[in-house]
Amino acid sequence: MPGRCGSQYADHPRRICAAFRRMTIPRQAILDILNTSKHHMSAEDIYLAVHQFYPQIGLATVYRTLELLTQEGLVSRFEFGDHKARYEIVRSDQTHHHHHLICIKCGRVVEYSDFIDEELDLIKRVEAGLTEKYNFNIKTHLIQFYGLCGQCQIQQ
Amino acid sequence: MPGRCGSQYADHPRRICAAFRRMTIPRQAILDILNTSKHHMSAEDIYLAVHQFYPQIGLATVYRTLELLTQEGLVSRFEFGDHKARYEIVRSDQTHHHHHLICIKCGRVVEYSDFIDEELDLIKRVEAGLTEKYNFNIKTHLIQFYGLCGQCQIQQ
DNA sequence: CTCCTTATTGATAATGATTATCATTTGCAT
DNA sequence: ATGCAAATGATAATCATTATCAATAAGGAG
Ligand SMILES: [Mn+2]
Ligand SMILES: [Mn+2]
Ligand SMILES: [Zn+2]
Ligand SMILES: [Zn+2]
Repeated sequence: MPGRCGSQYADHPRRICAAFRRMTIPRQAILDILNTSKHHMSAEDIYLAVHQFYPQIGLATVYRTLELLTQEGLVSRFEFGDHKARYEIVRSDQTHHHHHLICIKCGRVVEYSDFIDEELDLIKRVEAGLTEKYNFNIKTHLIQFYGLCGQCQIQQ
Repeated sequence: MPGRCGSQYADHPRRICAAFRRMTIPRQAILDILNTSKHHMSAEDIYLAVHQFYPQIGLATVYRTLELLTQEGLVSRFEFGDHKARYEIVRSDQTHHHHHLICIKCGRVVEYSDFIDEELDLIKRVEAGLTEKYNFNIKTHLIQFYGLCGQCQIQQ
């Protein structure tokens, strides 16, 4: 089934090759889970999901793979307030770009992509300005809003 | 020296009273350090700074106090990438509002307030839209840019 | 000022997500 | 098919943060 590195990952074959020198069963399994499951999975969520198909894959490998994918920009790592990183695959399709709205009481996370165009437009301009002034080569940005969700506003 | 709760903290006396039911030496010391020291201190940085004046104050108290101040919005907690929270006092003076630019290689953190007006203007509009659509009562936002600083661009 | 309640503290143990270690396995270029 | 470096899995170690709990002290009532 493998073939050459990343060949079955039509979305990112080249970048997967850059991230991985070798394509292995564990890496394929982890990529599959990331591609098919819901967003915002913790390392352990991913480990458990992978574990159903390949019980021998270890948690350390999950962490190592996520680290590589994050470095390479194929995966985004988020921190929503419980000291536990969450991961989601980055679609090459730019229409999936979104930011997060986080309830500071119950931890609920809402993805929004309303206003995203406006936001990205401003971000692009700010990035250009910051690059010039501070000589930073900017790779990514993080925008999150924090507040109380509807439920948590009611409960005092 | 104490007087009544928060009396000597001209900046936020009312909010400090809301955060603290009792004003104590450790809390005064921690507030003093936050007000006078540089930004982006870790809990341990603050502990060590406080320790020079009051060696008996414990690290747990520093964490507890920072938690309270953060809840009350008097202090902002940031996560810059080394799994270690950083804290900075929130000035009531809005002119100190700033965002952060973080080097993903060496960890350097740059504060910028260029473009801040434009950013805050957009943020305000986005907040209004999100409040309406998702029924969130938004309290704070987080905007960070990640990339390579000048130094780290050179070193390969 | 003294007393009393209870918020707060300091010392310390526990937690838990993440990282390091290392012997073994395996992808894959030759 | 072979050899070697990359990758793995089991497990121990790390370390920032949180929980525990007996002792202390802030500050309101009298
Ligand atoms: Mn998301
Ligand atoms: Mn800052
Ligand atoms: Zn909520
Ligand atoms: Zn750098």
